[in-house]
Amino acid sequence: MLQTHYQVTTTTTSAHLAQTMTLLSLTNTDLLQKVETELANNPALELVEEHRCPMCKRILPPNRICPVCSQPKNSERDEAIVFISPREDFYTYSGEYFDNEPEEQIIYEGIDLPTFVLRQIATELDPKDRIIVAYILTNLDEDGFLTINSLEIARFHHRLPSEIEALIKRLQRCEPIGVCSKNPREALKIQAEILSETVKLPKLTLEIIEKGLDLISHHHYAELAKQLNTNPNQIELAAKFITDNLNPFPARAYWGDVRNPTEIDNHVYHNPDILIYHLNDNPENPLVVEIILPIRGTLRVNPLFKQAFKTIEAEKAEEWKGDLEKATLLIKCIQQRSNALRLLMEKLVVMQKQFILNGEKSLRSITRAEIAKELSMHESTISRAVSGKAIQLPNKRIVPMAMFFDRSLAYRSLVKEIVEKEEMPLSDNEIQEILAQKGINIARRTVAKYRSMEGILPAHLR
DNA sequence: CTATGGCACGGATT
DNA sequence: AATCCGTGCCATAG
Repeated sequence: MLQTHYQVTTTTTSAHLAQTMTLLSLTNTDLLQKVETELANNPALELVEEHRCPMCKRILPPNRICPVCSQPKNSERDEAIVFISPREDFYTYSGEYFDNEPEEQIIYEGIDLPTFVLRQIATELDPKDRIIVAYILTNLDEDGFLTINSLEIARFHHRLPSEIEALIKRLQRCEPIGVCSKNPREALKIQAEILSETVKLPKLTLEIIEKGLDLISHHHYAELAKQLNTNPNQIELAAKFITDNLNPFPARAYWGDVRNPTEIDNHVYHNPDILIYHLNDNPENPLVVEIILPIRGTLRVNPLFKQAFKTIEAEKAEEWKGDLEKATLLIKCIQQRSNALRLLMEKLVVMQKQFILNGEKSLRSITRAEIAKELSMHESTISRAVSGKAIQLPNKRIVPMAMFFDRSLAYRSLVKEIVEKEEMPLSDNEIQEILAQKGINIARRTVAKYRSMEGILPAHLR
């Protein structure tokens, strides 16, 4: 008797642990998907009606007030406000909410990329074009690239290819700029064109995008310079402009090393899982850390199902019991995931506050193990929580959460700064000496590595 | 001869 | 156990 009881408890807890683990490592995009399939398949699970904060329109759990809007004005607290925020539109490219009344018959659940784009131009479109635009938008891949060509669309809708092209052109000018392009090159081109209407592009920018993307991504500036009959400096200038201002994957978050997009690993990250910003975007205000929960409303076990379960006949009871357990388990695990993320972020904002405010130079090198120790969690828990997640910083840059644990980033940006300020091209050895004067002792070989990681040419080519 | 990049090794981190 | 990272050694280009 005692033994069976023991058996049962251990199996349930280990299942519980296993699921918490897997949920923890999921990004919001994946979690959303998981929850949606569970909702569809499990009658015991229920999504209760949403409660919106009247101020900011965030969806809140029932009977809760919005932690951000309700924050007292006299908040003299130094620490950041960290909270879990159930939001449907976790595609927060600009952080804006759209309150327009829903457009005609095309209704999407929640806000995803297609909806996000559609709402920008729906009102100014000819009604007969809306269907086509919606059709185009449903054929985007995860990076916002078009997976079908304009001819197919034209044939499908009995329209002229040129009309379709024109529509696509208009779509490409929507946020995220360059969406609906065929490939990174086209996306870059659009972005460059739009930018050129307000700023002056470096010479050859368009030519490089057209012909030299491969070479640029491998830093073969000299070779490209030869092809285009110019000098490497010109190329480098343009390359810097491209990497600083343009994004080859418009619908994807900035990720790792933009310069070698081919090497971005298989997980595709688009949306920030966590937002960090100043309250009301005023730098005077305290930091707010918003851990986004991509669920529209609150998940709970359906009380009707629970009631019905008591009166059900024995043969179905087995199946129902399973559903019931699965539902409670999922809810618990999601709570645990949120909780772990919250604890982690509370520590992380304090430790990396300087980095969040002042940029890469001020990144403290901390390890996941240290945090794990402080929170008395297992290292692997932290690892899972960090891996694959994206964070939006106050400057609107979306970076991998792993960046908070990058040991060399601070040094790398120092190297970059030194090179930018140099009068004569400094050799790696000289850079190493400058760093040594600042109390940073790293090997010459390492300086070289950092330099190339930052995409900076060797001294004799500068 | 100097500056730099490739390779590989060992220790740290995950 | 697997992976990442800093570093030393050596070849090569300039």
